[in-house]
Amino acid sequence: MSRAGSRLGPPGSTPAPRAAEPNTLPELPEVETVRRAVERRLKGRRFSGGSISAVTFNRRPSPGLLNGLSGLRLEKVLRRGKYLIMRFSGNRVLTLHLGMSGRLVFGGASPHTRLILRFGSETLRFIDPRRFGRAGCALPRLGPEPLDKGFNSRYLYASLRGRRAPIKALLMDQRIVAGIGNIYATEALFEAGIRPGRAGRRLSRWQARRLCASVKKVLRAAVSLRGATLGDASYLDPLERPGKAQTRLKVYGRTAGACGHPLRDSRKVIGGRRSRYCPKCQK
DNA sequence: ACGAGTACCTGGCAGC
DNA sequence: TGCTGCCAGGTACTCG
Repeated sequence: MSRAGSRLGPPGSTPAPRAAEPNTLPELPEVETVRRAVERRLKGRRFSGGSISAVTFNRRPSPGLLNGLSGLRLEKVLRRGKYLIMRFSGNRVLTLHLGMSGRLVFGGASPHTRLILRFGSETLRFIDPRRFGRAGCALPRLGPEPLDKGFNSRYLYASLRGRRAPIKALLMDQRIVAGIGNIYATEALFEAGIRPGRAGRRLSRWQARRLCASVKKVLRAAVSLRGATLGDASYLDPLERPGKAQTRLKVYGRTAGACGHPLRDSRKVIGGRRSRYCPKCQK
């Protein structure tokens, strides 16, 4: 299957790129916003029961996932990359990944509810129409947090050494750095003036330093604006409020960059995804 | 180990 | 208006 096939015909016969409504999906800033909301509302409360719906995630959680949680106190809500970690007394944890369309919502109701967690009078629902989300009790191996000191230009440069894959695919590789997806990889590469298709090993030390700084800058700004919400099937926080970071996006979901130049979609699909960049500003 | 390709899923859209 | 089929995305899998 060639997704690009329909757009590679001769000019004139090529249909205009479909202006698919861009959506913002949960990446680090969105998950962090969810984390704060959940912790604020539920920290210290005791788990009083929950259920996994019959039609659940694409990757079914273990049926016993919630066994033994009843009566345990939610001590902390943590985030690692795009994963949310609910830590209970007795060293029990519940890990959640929102996937593409996953939302955690207080109260409410939805035909796409996959998981319900009750804390006394409070109810937290995991709603996920596309069923790409998941729930478990462990995390995969993940790279450093991009906002931690462990993610620095030296580390990034070393991680890219010898890698022929496009830099954008490497930025979105959760084992290299955790929490970056299509939106913030696109934004960080624009900010750093680097084309998404450039091979990882072709970045200079200076470019790695610039990219590292751009990643931090873009993510910090998005966290402070409580994530990005563009389009309908987009991210909302647990109180179903949109974020404001979309107002700062310079490339993602736009036809002209914040630089004023028309943007281009890379001919090659990177990491299975199409990629947009400014051919004038990104080298 | 690495890189490319693909399955998973469904709302929303273009094109007929 | 209604139908069909494409497309988006993150992760985990396979294959070479």
